[in-house]
Amino acid sequence: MAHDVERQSLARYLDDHNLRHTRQRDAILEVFLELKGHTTAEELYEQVREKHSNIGYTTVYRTMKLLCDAGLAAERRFEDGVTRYEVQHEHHDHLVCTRCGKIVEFECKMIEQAQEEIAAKFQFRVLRHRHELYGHCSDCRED
Amino acid sequence: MAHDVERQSLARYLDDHNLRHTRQRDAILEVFLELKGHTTAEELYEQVREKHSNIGYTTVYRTMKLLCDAGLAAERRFEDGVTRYEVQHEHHDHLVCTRCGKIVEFECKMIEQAQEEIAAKFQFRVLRHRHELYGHCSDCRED
DNA sequence: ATAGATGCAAATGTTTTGCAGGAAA
DNA sequence: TTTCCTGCAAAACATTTGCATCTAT
Repeated sequence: MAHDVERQSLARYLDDHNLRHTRQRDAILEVFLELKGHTTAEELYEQVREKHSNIGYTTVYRTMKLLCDAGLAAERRFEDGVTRYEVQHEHHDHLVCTRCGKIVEFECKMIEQAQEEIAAKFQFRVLRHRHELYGHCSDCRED
Repeated sequence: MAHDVERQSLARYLDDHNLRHTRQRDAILEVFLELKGHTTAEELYEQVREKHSNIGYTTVYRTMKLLCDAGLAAERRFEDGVTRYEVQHEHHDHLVCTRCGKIVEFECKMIEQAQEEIAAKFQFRVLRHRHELYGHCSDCRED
C-alpha cells in the first residue's frame, strides 16, 4: 500500500503523544500525500470531502498543524496570502509563476553561503529564511 | 521645511492624476516620512491621530496605496502577516529579528547574480523576489 | 468510562468596500 | 457645482476558538 512510511510515521507520532488515530486524520494524510504539491487548506478540504462528505475545515487545519508538528508537512505562505502545505523534505526555496501558479523548488549552495556572510556582517544568528522568486514560467512568458 | 522633495513628488503625482490635495494626505505623508522605518498601518493611524484626531483607518490604507502608486512608499509583508510600508529606495532585502522586531536592510550582488542563474536554469522570467532572513539580532542573541 | 477529537457557528485580525455626507477644484 | 475624499459601519477573507457532541481507547 502506498504511503506506508508516512502512515507509520504518523502512527508513531500519535502514539508518542497520546493522540488518537482517527478516520479523519487518515483521510487527510492520504489526500495530502496524493496531491503532493503545495496544497492549500481549501484544496485539501475539497478533496477529502469527496470521500468523507462531512469533514470540516477545522479538522483540516488542525490535522495539517499536527502533520507539521510530526515533521511530515511544512507550512509555506507565498504572496497570495494563503497557507500552503508541502511534504517535508530537505531545505529548498521557490520559484512562483504569477500567471499559472506553478511552483518550482530550487536549492543554491552559493546563496546559502552568501546568507551566512550577511548574517555574520550584521551579527545576526539566522534561524530560518524565506526566499522566493516571482515571475513567469517558460509556458507563460511572452518574450 | 523637511521632506520638501517628497511633498513635491506627491503634489506632482496628485496633479498628474487629477487627484486632490487634502489635509489627511499631507498628514499621513508627514508621519510616514518621520517614522521612516517599516511602519504598519496601525502605527501610522496612531501617530496621525495625535494631530488629526478624527482620521480613519480607511484613509490611512487608501493613502498608503496612493503613496505606493506614486513611488514614494513600498509595501512589505513579513512573517507576522501585517503589511509594513517603507520609504521607497533602491533594491534591498531584509534581516528580521524575531525577538525585538528589528528590521535591517541588506543588499548582495552575489545573490542577485545567483538568482539570475536559477531563473535561467528553470527558464523563468523573474519579475521580483522576496528574500528574508529571520533570527536574532546582536542585542537579542544569547550564544 | 474518559480523555481526546470533531464539526458547527462564532470570533479573530487585517484589509477592503459601500455609501452618505463633506470638502477641494 | 461637480468630482473626488472621507469616515463610519459592514463585508471580506483565511484561520482559529468555544463548545456541545461524539468516539477511540
